[in-house]
Amino acid sequence: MARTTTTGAVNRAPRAKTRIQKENEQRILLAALDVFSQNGFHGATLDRIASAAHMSKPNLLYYFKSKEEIHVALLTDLLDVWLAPLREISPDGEPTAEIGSYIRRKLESSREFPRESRLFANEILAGAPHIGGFLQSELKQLVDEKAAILQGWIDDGRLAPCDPRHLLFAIWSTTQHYADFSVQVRHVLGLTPGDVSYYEEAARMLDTLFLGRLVAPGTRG
Amino acid sequence: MARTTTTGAVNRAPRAKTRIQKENEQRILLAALDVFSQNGFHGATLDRIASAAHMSKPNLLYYFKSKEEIHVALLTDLLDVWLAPLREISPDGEPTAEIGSYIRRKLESSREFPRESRLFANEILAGAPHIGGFLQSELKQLVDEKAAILQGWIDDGRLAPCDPRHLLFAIWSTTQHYADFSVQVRHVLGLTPGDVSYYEEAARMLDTLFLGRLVAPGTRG
DNA sequence: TATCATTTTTACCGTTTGGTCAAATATCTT
DNA sequence: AAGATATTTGACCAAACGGTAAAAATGATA
Repeated sequence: MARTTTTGAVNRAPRAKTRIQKENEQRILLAALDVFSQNGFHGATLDRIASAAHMSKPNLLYYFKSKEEIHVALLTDLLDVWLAPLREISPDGEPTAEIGSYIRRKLESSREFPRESRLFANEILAGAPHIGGFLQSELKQLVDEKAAILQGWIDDGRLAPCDPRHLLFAIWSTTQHYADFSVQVRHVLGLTPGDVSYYEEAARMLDTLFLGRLVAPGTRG
Repeated sequence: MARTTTTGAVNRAPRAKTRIQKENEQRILLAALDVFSQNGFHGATLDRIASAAHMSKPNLLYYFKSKEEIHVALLTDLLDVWLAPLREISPDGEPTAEIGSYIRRKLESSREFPRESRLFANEILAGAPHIGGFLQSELKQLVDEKAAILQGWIDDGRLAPCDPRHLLFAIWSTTQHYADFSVQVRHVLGLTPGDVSYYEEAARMLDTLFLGRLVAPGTRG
């Protein structure tokens, strides 16, 4: 006797999500993003997440079986956001325009999703215990694909000879730095805690760095 | 009755450190560096640190009063290492040479002290609860000083117009990335866990990026 | 070797943590 | 309204946690 759901799946298929279920799962994930990104996986406690979600701990565990399940759910959602800017790089565009707009997308991503960025950074710092597989498969594959595009531009003489993967590393690190190390950035610049006004200057800097010539010519080698 | 110590301090001055004390404190700090850098402050436990130091937990707490005291001791030691490469930048050198060797020193620092780098990254990610003061005072002051040097080079037309502080951010982020995100770097490059052979190519990339022209001229604006 | 300070260990404590359970309550469907 | 299902809660638990007390063992010193 196959029990059919609204999604058309058969047998043992999970019930369709109720309104309350969808709402509460979202509430929990939002609260957990706050807590995990501020304190890391181990620094976060279920009590704090539950409290931030205005919910009792047992109720929270009714929606997610464990702390780790919440964490994995957050990371999984994150990965799409993480890959999106990279996917857009097209082999048909001009190198300058493609790289420039990729940098702008990544920087915008840092400004818009600093908590997600810190969550990701925490995971990598800890040795990527949950998303190691993603890094080795999806990410590596996409990087290989896009690196080939960059290599094509190098071969055409439209991009300086360099390892395309390391060029991507440089873009990732410089853009994410403004989210992950924002506290240090603000302290060094003498800004107040919430201030994110440095993103404008950051954009100019990265433009100069990646698209312009930084040091004056003629003094090397 | 002023009790005098070998260091010449008077009254209530702590006894000079014994051989065993010096040895064990070093053992503990070394073990703690491993544990803290891999798991972050909250992920690290006194039991694991003690175990890594081949020592019982109460014995460990005989040398450091609390978990936080160990953490602070590690961070304090770290800060000198962190500032050292920056201090060396001289206003008398050529911009290219000075920036180039600074990058090399920072990159070398990442390769040689990846655990220290990750410890620092963890602390900043957590909002710099222990070294916020350092960032605002010593670091800011040193950055101001060195930024003035870079600004001088810009005014002389020997360096592209840019915010010197953001240039330093770019150097910090790109070089530290290879320590802090080494897991991701290795996964993307398809290397085995311990492999750090990417540092050579990284040095070339950063050389091209900061000292050479990355994209071909003539296609912008 | 006797004495004293230092170091190490054993046993323990209170709290916090992730997680469970059964009962109570609210919501949905008929 | 009634019954079934979904949701919420309070009470609870075992393990892990940071840390303590006091005695035992070791090392230095005279």
